[in-house]
Parts: sequence; C-alpha cells; structure tokens
Amino acid sequence: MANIPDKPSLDGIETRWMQQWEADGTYRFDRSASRDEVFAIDTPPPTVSGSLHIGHVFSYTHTDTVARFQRMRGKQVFYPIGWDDNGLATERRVQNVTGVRCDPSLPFDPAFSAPFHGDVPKDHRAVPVSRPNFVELCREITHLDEQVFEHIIQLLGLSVDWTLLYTTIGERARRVSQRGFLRNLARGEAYQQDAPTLYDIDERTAVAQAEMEDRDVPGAYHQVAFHRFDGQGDLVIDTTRPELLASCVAMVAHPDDPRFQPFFGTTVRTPLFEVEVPVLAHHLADPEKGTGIAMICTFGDVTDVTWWRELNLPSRALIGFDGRFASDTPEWITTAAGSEAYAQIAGMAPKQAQRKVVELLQTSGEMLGDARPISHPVKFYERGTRPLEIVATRQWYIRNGGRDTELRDRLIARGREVTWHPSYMEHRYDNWVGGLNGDWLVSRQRFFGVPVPLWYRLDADGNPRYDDVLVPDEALLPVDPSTDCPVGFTNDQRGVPGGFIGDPDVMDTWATSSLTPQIASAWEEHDSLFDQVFPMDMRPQGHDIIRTWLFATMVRSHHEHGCPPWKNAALSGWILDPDRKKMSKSKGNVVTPIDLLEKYGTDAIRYWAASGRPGVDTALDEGQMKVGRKLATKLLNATKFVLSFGEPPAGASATEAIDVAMLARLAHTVDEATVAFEGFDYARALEQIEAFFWWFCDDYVELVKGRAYSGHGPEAAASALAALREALHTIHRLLAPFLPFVTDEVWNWWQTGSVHTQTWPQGHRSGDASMLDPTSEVVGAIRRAKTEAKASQKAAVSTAVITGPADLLALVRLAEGDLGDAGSVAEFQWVEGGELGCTVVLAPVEQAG
RNA sequence: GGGCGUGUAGCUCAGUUGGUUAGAGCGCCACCAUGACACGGUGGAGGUCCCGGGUUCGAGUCCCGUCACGCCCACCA
Repeated sequence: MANIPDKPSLDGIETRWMQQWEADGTYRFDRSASRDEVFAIDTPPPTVSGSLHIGHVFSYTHTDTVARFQRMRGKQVFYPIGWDDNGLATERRVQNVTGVRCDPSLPFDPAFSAPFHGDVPKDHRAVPVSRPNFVELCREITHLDEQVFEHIIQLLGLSVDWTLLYTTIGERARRVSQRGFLRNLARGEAYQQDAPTLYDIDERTAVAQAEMEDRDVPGAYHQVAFHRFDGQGDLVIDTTRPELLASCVAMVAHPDDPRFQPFFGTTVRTPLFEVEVPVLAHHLADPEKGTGIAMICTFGDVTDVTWWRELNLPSRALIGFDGRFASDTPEWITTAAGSEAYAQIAGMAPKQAQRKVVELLQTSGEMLGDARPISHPVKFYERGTRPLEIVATRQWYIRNGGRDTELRDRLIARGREVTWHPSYMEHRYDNWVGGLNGDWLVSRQRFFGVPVPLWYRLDADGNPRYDDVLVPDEALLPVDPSTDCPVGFTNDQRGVPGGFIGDPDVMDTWATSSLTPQIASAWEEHDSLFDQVFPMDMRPQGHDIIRTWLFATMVRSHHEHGCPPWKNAALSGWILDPDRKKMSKSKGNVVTPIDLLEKYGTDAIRYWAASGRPGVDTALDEGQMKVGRKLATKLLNATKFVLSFGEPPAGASATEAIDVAMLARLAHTVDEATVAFEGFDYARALEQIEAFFWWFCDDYVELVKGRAYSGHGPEAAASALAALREALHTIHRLLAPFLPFVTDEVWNWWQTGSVHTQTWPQGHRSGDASMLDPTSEVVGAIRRAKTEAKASQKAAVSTAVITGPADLLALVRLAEGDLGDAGSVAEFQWVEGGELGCTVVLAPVEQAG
C-alpha cells in the first residue's frame, strides 16, 4: 500500500485523472460491439454561442452518471458530444463581438478583417460584410468558443468519447442535414408555399411556431367608426392596431349575432382611407369581444389569416420585410383623401404609424373617445424584441402533423413508443403535438446555417420558377447553392434568363439538430456505425425543448426511419437560483460553473447535480456541494483506514455474524441502486448508496475496528478484514458514476486499471441483515449516555444493561464483542422485557495526579 | 380557459402497491483531542405533512373539492 498518501487530498485530482482517461482511451467506443451490447446516447450539443452555465453542469451530470452505470454494466456506451454552432444565436454573437453585419449583396472580400474582437464600442455602426466573409467570421468565433466548452466538459468529468465530436455546421452535419431534407422533399414531406408567415422584422426572417412566445405588452383599444353607405350611421369596432386600417379588407361578426345580421352582405367605407369593404359573417368572430364586430386586415394576427383564407378575401398587405409601411400608396386606396392619409404613414414603422393614424382619426372625428390602455399577449420571436408581423412569403415547410390529423395521431403514437423519465413529461409532448396549428417552417432568411440545397430554373424573363426545383445528387452533398451549380448548368447561367438561381435561405437550426442521432452516427456515410447505434437508447434533454428539439427529432425519424429515434427520453429540470427564480441571461442571475468547480471540486458539484431528481427543477445549493465535498473527503479517509489494516490472509472470508450482515445490507443496496439506475433514476441510486456508505463509516467500521486490530484473535480479525475489503471494493464501484475522480483515485491505491472500466457490483447475496438496526440502536444509546454525561466517547463503561425483547437481544448479542470494543464496555447485562434500550454505568474517571 | 407539476422541520428535499412513534442533509444548540478523517466525531431540539371533505380498521400516501406557486398551451379584433 505504498501508494496511499499520509494526508489524502482532493486537490488536483481533476487534472490528473482527466489526462489519464484521455491517454488510456477509457471512454472510447468499441466499434466491434454488436447493437445489443451498445448503449447509445443522443447527447444534446450545447449552443456554443451562449455560455455554459450551471444548468448544463446539472443535466450533463445526470446523463454521465447513467452512461457510467451502463458502461460498468458491460455495455459499450456510445456517448458522443457535439457543438451546436449554426444558427441565429451564433450570428448575433458574431455581430456583437466583431462589429459587423452580413449584407448578402456584397461580394467576398479576401482581405477583410473584423474591426473588433470582443469590445465593440456602443456607438459603433456595424460594418457590412459579404456572406462568405460573415460565415468565415462565424467559424472563427465558434471555434474559440468551442475550446472553452471543451475544457469545461472535460473538467466536469463527462465520459464522452472525444473522437466522436461533431458540430452542427460541420461538413458531415451539413451533408446529413441536406440529405435528410432532400429525402423529405422526394417523399413529399417537404414542400414550399407562398403564404402569410409570422416574420421577425428585425432579424428579417420567418419564424416557426416552436420559436414563438407570447409576451404581455401594453396596448390600447381604439374605437373606430366605419361608415355605412346608406348614411344610416356607423359600425363601430374596437381595435388595438388602428394603423392597419389601410390594410382592412372586410368587417366580420358572428353569424348568429342579431346586432349585425342586418348588415351582412352590405358594404361599409373604411375611415381615413375610404375603401369599400364588405360586412361578413364568420363563426370565429366573438360577440363578447370589443364591440362584437371586428375589422379584418391583412394581416394583424393569425385569426386574420384564417378569415382571409376562409372568406376568400383579397390581400392588402402593406408592411414589408423591413417592417415598414410600403412607401407608395397602394392601388386599392383610390380617393384623394385616402391617398393623402396614406401618404402620412408611408414608410413608417408600425408604432409611428399608429400614432399618426390615431391623430388623423381624432381630427376626422372617426375615433370615438380616447384609447383605453390594456395589456395583451402578443407573439414574439423568442429571441426578438419587436412583435412579429405577418408577411406573405415563400417558405419551405416539413409536414409535422400541424395540418394533418392522421400524421399528428401517428406522431403522438410514436411518443408512446418512447419511455419517458419522468413519465408525466409525455403529456407535454402530447400537448404540443395536439396543439400544432401548421406545418414546420424550416427556411430562414439568414446566413450562418445549412443552406437549403436547391436551385430554381429561371424563365425566359429571368423570373424564378419555384415549381421547377433543381435538386443536387446526394453524392455531391453538402452544397451551397449560392456558389455551387446544379448539374447540367454552369456558373455563368446563374441569375440569367433561362438559367438558374440558388435558394438564398438556410434551414432552421432545428432542421439540423433534429438529426443529431443521424449526424453522430454517420447515417448514410458509408459507415456501419449507424446500424450499431440506431435507434439510440437515451435522449437526455431539458423539458423546455420538448416542443423543439425532441419533437423535431421525432418528426425526422418518423419520416425517415419509421420509428422513434430512441427508446428513452430523460428530461432534466432547470436550475433555479437560491431564490427559486429560473436562471436566465436577461435576469442576470446566471451562475457560471467554473468558480464552483474550483471552489468545491468536480466531484462535489456532481454530487449536488446528481441529488436533483429527474425532471425536477432544482435550486442552486452550495450546501449540497459542501456535502459532496465532505463525501469525497470521507471516501479518501475511510479507504485509507480500511486499507491500513492490511490484507486478510489468503482464503479468508466474512464469517462473523455482523460482517455477513453488513455484506447482506450492501448487497441490498446494490440491488436498489441497480434498479434505480436501470430506470434512469440516478438520484435514488445515489441516495441509497450514500446512506449505506455513511452507516458503514459511522457504525460498522467503528464496531469492527477493534476486532480488525486483532483484538479478538486472528480468525475474528480475518473475517473483519475480508468484509471490510469486500465492502470497499463494492463501495468504490457504486460511487464511481457520481464521483469519478475520487473513486479512481482511491481505487488505484489498491487496484489496477480504472474503476470506470470495472464491472458494476452484483447484488443478490444471501445473508440476514436484521441484526444491524438493533445493534445500531444500542450503539446510539451508549453514545447518547456518554454525550449526556459530557464525557468522551472513549470513556469507559463499567456496565451496560441492555433490555428488550428476547429476539432482539439475541440479535444484538451477536455483536457483543464488537459492542464492547466500540463502547469501551467492561460488562454487559442482558435483561429481557420491554422495549429495546440500554442503560450505561460509566466507570469512575481516574483522578489525575 | 385547457393541460402538467409542486406544496412535508428555519432551508434543500426523501417518503416505493395505504400499515407502529413521519425521515435525511444543511443550518441551529450542546458536547467530544478517541488508534482514518477537526475540512472530524457524538448527541439534541425542531413538523397541524397547504386547507376542507370522503373512502378505510388505518391516509403524508387513494378519491373529490378549495387555495398558493411554477411550467406548457390557448387567448392578440
């Protein structure tokens, strides 16, 4: 035991073991394993444009404990890691740290270098750069971010196989993503449509339903009068968006509403703009809302879109991609007064336009009373700052059941094929799928992403024929249609009549990350890895992205493979700050893990993380981290102590009753932990293991150490030594998934190889543990007596009188010798009757001098 | 408005098909230099299990209802 330090310490063990594991390839995936020997994990690729915060540490630790358990159970664990680096989040970060913005109309500038790297002055106006320059900058910045991430993931002790690293903007990801899309297209699951689309006017891109959120914002009801042509008065509406009056195409009320039934089929004149619009009936109009009659604009909200579609109304959209009102007076405004009114809002943003329209309405007397302020929910892009507008655009969609009940039902049924941990998370999936109101919009008018791999033929006038899609051969993927040519064309035909044009869009970041199982496993990449690992065993992720990542992955797998992409979905909760508020960047309460890792050590942080139940939001609790550190320290000291007794003689085994009982209890603990882990409940496994370990240290070791010192002869000592070592051997392995650093440290004091490649301990041991509880109770009673007498625990007891039922006394007597040692008891008296108890007579303290 | 979850000691949380006196850790209080650990150990105090009904021999646990909090969805005229 020459390896055991005099003063064991946790300092520096992270670096040492990180390097050792990497050098030994401890977590390398075995490509020769068959599918049934594999446990495959669809690791979430963290978004590198954000910071890795304590929430990542939390959920990644959960997965890692399961991975380590499965590895020790004999599985070949496929545990890749990837970086999610494409998408708008990265673009924003790049804009913020380099002071540029992408202008796709500019040509590539080979000599370009970014004006800043990190500290962009507040008054700096972003420098426009070409798309290729911008993408290059994105790659540079993400590469730097990824190095930081790699360091933290390693420091966390995640047992990922670094040779499996992928990025979502990397070549393979682009190829897999484009291949997946083209297959969807070929099967009719992807289609394009020119339709009103929710659109972020700041980012200038369409947005999918899954990326939207409602925010309560201040608004105001404005009562506005529409004039009847019979001169018999007005129809009055309440609107929060008076600025859209110029886009009004109709008025609508409920068909059963007697107040408005007389007007259905008639027309009215819009205020200010003097456009004649019909009064129509539709069941979605709510008699309770506002005045009971509404104006339909193209487009103020999604109900407008429904009305527009179902009532076959004309499109009079005025707000363009730049979020401003068209600068020319539209043709449907025909009167001089109407044109004059429009001229005053032309080119304005919606807010400005609203002020102007209200002013005009007040002047003309067509607004009744003052605006009544309200707070109402408005749709925003989740990363956006201004409300979404609805703009008619051509976009690509993937069918996800949002417009097809049969597909929706099939996807919900797919959800049932997955085992959810915890099980109630499945409701969130069902809810989301059941509530979809459209297909998945996958095209984005952005730059740093996987390009939509398509071109369109141009007609004789040079106009794109979107129905004439030119598709690349899969063997040529990945393609960038802005620089690559479709087969049969040359680059000089780009943009010229009779030639072609590339699709300018990239795909939604989820359109790529929905294929993480396929990317990580090199699907269709001339590699058998996919067959070895797909469908995967486990998808770990946060419950907040069930609607996006989980659902999108399910959709792609359902279309492509006809099965769910994994067998289990393990949902992690969030980290709340100590005041139980959700951590988020905007609240400024995000805790970065690096300081905590340094302060308490990785194992301690992992202990805290693993104490959080699956799916449950958990408060950041430094107290738990202290406990974790205490546990790791205890393992060092307890191991040192047990090993210090030396090796038992060859062939020795546990023979004394309490030694056998302890091993029986340990076997039971192993069984409990194993069952919990198999159900992905790492927290329960830890709880069981930890409880055993503390009992082992506090009671068992205290009881038998006298015997282990040979106080009762060699045979009794041999039994204790054998039991102690067997228990230690098991404890080290049980704690290994949670405390990977300290367990490998102590393991290597007396064993060879990494504890992480050992076999998970066996339970199912015969033996009776029933003597342990009453024995602990007597130990406690003796200790209590000494504490109450303010005596040292070492104080000598002349007589201990133990009372209780005969069966319990018999059990406790099995440990009489050990009890005598541990309690320094000279003589025991055993008295049958009453409850189990113990009274103690302390020996007189010898007078000093 | 629909769905889901949570509510147990000052704090963070366990409590498995209902079963003696409801548990752990932290914190708090008191004590202890005992052959691994003072970054330690021992003991103690501390609870109307949100509230109200019901089922049952028996309810923290099951059922109904209420309240509070959190999340998801819907609600934009």
